[in-house]
Amino acid sequence: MEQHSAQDATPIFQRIKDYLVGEIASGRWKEGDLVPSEQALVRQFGVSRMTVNRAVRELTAEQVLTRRQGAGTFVAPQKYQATLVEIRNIADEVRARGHAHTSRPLLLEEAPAAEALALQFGLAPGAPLFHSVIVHHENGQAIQVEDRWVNPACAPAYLQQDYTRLTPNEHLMVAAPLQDATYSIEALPAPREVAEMLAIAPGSASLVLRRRTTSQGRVATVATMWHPGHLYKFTGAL
Amino acid sequence: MEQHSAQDATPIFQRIKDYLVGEIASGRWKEGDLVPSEQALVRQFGVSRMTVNRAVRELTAEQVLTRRQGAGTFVAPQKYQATLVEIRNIADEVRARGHAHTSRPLLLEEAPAAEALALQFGLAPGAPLFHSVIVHHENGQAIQVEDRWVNPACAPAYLQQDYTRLTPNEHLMVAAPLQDATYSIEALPAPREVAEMLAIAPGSASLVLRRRTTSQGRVATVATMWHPGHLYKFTGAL
DNA sequence: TAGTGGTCTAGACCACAGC
DNA sequence: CTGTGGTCTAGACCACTAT
Repeated sequence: MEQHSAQDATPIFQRIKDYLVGEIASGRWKEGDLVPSEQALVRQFGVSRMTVNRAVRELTAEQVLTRRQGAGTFVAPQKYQATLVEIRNIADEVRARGHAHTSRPLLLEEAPAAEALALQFGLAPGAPLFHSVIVHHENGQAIQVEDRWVNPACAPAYLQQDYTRLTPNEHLMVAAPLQDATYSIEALPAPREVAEMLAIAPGSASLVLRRRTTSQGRVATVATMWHPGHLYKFTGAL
Repeated sequence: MEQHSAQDATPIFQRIKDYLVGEIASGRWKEGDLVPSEQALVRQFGVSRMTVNRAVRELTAEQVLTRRQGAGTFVAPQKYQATLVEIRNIADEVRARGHAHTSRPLLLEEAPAAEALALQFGLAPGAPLFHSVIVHHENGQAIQVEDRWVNPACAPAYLQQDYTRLTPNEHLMVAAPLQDATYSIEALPAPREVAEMLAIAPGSASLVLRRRTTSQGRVATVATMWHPGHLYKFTGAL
């Protein structure tokens, strides 16, 4: 059987994808419209069904199309205008800006879980937790207070790390591989203690990121990160 | 040729994916390790190469593996602990909470672009732009001031919409399909005008989302959204 | 040169939806 | 029932990498 002419390098399945996306982008096919069946595309492009199938399957994975067995393939409903903000390890973030990152661990202890915290971890009140408070600096300027509680069962060596050299995040990524996480971002007046650590005025607007991650079915860590509102922002692109 | 026994519904390619992911999750295969070749997996599972190829290709698309033609397949470098925060149309957000969303358009005008704004749009200073200021309420409580500038070329009918009935977001999704977007999230003291619209104290912490979206290669809209810090937060899960 | 991944074919059997 | 998508086979040719 003849191979497709080799001089134009674009694979056939990619050309079919391009064709389908083009029909949608141009507006000729609208949301919910029925897309030609695999058999129809096989005839249209003169290729095997496996090739067409790959094109359509990948576009389905990419949420461009939806498929219903027995019914057909349809243009997927328009994605809502979503925005994805990435929140990364702060040391990477700072270094990516070409700046110097330094950490100043202020507290590293084992402490019993207060009631609210125990609830978050799904542990009994008073259960032992690891607790750290670390201030992160960018070019010497304090940009984050990281107040973190850790489940000892997930990271037994948490207290033995040198947090001037690596971030809790980096240790936990190895010790307790991320399973899933929930977050919130708020704007709150800086409490006095936090304001002192960030060298800002108490009560001034601060950007607060809370993050709770689970690993192997257990809550691994609950962290609250405070940033000076006038110096820090989360950015992202889609 | 014998089909695989039909009673366990899991497709073969999925079982191969599960196997590969399991080896990595268990730590038996580490970041950068060489993964068995397609031929080896073909022998190990007693299936055809296309089936193995699909499993490995999909895991590559999912960034679990990386492949180098001629060299082999490897365990992908660990993903950094990223967090994705979704930012949605505020009306959908409020309704998803089962609450009532209402909009109060305070301003709807055509106005010349100031210098900074013109720069953002890539237009000449003084070029005409559409401008709207809308306050969004959740159960009657003001939760967002949306200050938006729109490129008339992208949404010529922008000023004719009824923004008590739909959000600018909803109109723009149809008029100027989202191409890409950049964002930032900040914590800032509320300026006096904004504070009045949100019925909060001037200077109190507010959560500010800025969003700039492009459509068909042009900057379509630049929006700044102010939220009362004590009433609003962005949340997400990964 | 041998082994790897990248792609493609021309069939096949099956489950499911709609008529 | 027909047509749809979901999966799988047993080959094939090619480009690339490592030795």
